Parts: sequence; C-alpha cells; structure tokens
Amino acid sequence: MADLTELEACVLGLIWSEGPCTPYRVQQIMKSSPSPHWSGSAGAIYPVFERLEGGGLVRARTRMQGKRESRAFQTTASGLRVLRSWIGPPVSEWAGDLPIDPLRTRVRFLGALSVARQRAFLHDAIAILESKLKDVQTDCRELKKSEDPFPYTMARGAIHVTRARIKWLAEIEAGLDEGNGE
Amino acid sequence: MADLTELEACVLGLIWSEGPCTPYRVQQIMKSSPSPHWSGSAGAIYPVFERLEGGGLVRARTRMQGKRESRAFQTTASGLRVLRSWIGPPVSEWAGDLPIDPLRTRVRFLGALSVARQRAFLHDAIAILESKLKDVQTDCRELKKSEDPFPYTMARGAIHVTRARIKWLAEIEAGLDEGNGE
DNA sequence: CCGCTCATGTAACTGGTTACATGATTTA
DNA sequence: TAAATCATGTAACCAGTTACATGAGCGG
Repeated sequence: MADLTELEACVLGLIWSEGPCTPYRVQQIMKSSPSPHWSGSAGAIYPVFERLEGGGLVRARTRMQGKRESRAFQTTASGLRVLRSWIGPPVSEWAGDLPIDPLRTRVRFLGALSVARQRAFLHDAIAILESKLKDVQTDCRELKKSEDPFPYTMARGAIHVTRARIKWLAEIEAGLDEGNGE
Repeated sequence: MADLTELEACVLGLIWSEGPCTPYRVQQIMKSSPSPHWSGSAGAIYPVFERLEGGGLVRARTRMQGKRESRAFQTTASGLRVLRSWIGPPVSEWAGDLPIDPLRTRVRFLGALSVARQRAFLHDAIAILESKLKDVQTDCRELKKSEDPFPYTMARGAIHVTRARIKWLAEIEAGLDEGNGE
C-alpha cells in the first residue's frame, strides 16, 4: 500500500488504539476532538476505511445486532507494521516545519491595520488563547488520571504550544507600545 | 466577494505588502518561504489571481517589456478593505485551536512503538527541531535590522513555538525514563 | 547558442467537504 | 411515540497538486 495520507494514518491509528470499532465510532471520536482539523464526515471516513481494507491494513468482522448490521474493524499485522513505519523513526525533516497556522498568517499582514486595530487584534487573540489554555489545562488534569498516557501527553503539548503563542502575541503587543513611546 | 480561502487571503496580503507584482513573483516568495505549506504552483496561483481580479480586490497593469508581457497586480481600495476584515478584529474563536500538526498526530500514536523506538523517535524529532531552531534564530537576527517589523515578528513566533515543541518532546522523554525506573 | 530565470498558463487528478438519504435501536 | 443516537453510505463540488506546455530575455 502506497503512502498514507494524514487522515488515513490517523484513522488507522485510532482503530489500533480503540480496538475493534466501526467507522461511525471513529467519526464520533474525530468530531468530539477538542480541535478537529478534519470534519469527520461520513464522506471522508467511509472511503478511508475502504482504502485501508483494500490495502489489507484493517479487517472487518461483520456483526449483526438483530437486523442492524455493523462492521467492526481492527488493524491487521500488516496494518500495525504500516502504522509504525508511518510514525517513524526515522522522523522526516518536515517535522521541524511550523504547522500551518491561520493566526500566524494573519499576524503576517497585521501591518495592513492601523496601530489601534493591531492592538485590538492582539488583545482579542490573547483573550481567546488564554481561555483555550484554561480549557486545555482542565482537560489535562482529568487526563492525568487515565491509564493510557498519550491523551495526557497530547494535552501537555497543547498547553506548551498555546502558552508559546500567548507569549509571542504579548511580545508583539509590548513592541507596539514601545514603538509608540508608551 | 465571498469569504477568502487562506491561500487567496495570503496572496492578497502578499500583493499588498510587496506592492505591484506579478503572479510569478508571488509564486517565488511562496516557494522560498522557510516552511511553505502551499506548493506555490502555477496551477494554484494563477486561478487565485483570476478570482481576486474578478472580485475587484486586485487590479492589473499590463506592462510590456519588448514583446514580453507581464501583468503586475496591486490591491484596490476594496481589496485592502477585504484584507483588513479578513485579518480582524474580531478574531474568530478557532484562532485558539491548535494548528494541525503532523508531528503531534504521530506522537498521539507513539504507544504503537516499543519503548526503545519511542525513545529513538523523540531523540530524532528533538534533534530536527533543534536544528530548525538554530536556522530560525539566525534568520531572526538578520531580520531584526530590516525596516518592516513583521517578518521579524514571524521569526520570533517560529522561535517561541519551536522551543515549546522541543520542551514538550523533552518532557515526554523524561516521562519515559521515569516510567522505566531510570 | 545553451541554459537559466522570468512569465503565463492548462489539464487531469485527488482528497476532503457539504449535503443528502436511509433505516434500525434506544431512551425519554 | 417521538426524538436522539447508532450506523452506513452516496453525489456534487471545490481548492489545491502534479505535471505539462510555451515562449521571451539574458548571461556565459
């Protein structure tokens, strides 16, 4: 099977970590994620399952509950192998690249605004990030108790990165004040 | 004109910040960006210019150099207005969302690897991030001198976020050692 | 005159989105 | 019994990608 897309690999990983589960279940997980970068739409998920099954990376066991059919998928040995090699090591160079960030893109053109509006933008953005930080910190405390360490790890990552973004915006704000002789 | 895509807005912003320039020039800028999330392919750029022109956000002045034609675009008043409202304020809620990050996605499924390979992965990833950090720090020192403050600002952002990611991975590494009674 | 850069495009493809459509099971 | 949830899919669309194709101007 050729290279996985990010979505394909993500689905494969979820099937691995969840154990046998239906596409619908994966859909729910993706939708309930705190910041879902994928829509988790049926139109994306089901074709991914078909591709993974076609490549022999997952296998379905159809189980009927009354008249209602549901296909629970699990990773095959080859699927786990592919998942592992997708993760790495080796880690690809692009791992160092900054993730594409809509906030960053906007800051890049902040010069198009009046200084007053630049200030308003930064104030707004910091407030949003700070509230997000609180959410994710709450989340993190709860996840600490669970046995699987990786959801907690994810939350820690979110905290680190969100703090960094706040610090960055605050720094820009300070630079603004300084430049205008405050 | 309806909502801009990120690429459309980015192109509009570049036209604004560069002054009159050809699609080709924008293409070069995108390709030379330290971590280009867009391919900067003609197949993307030229249609974007068409859409922006169609919406009256940019205007072209055809200038001939001998037999060779080139169309230099600049933002219109309406284009600048749209760019400003695209940037904000108000800042949309999703600005707090973590940007989609391939490294994060991989870490999420790190549990699929043996602990030894987890360690190798983290070691690899940290090395890559550290070398990236050096690059961006060098970059930053150079940009500090330039008059336009925003490229420098971008570099500062890159430093903050990259440092945060390193700290995060180091934390995971430490947790690994601790868990295994090192 | 060869190759590089400037410059402009087109065509086929692809992965993911939105919106639609259906029906069984569970719960209030 | 009505509404929510579980469960599976399809069809039209869309933005961006890869690869192709062309040609002028310029430096060695």
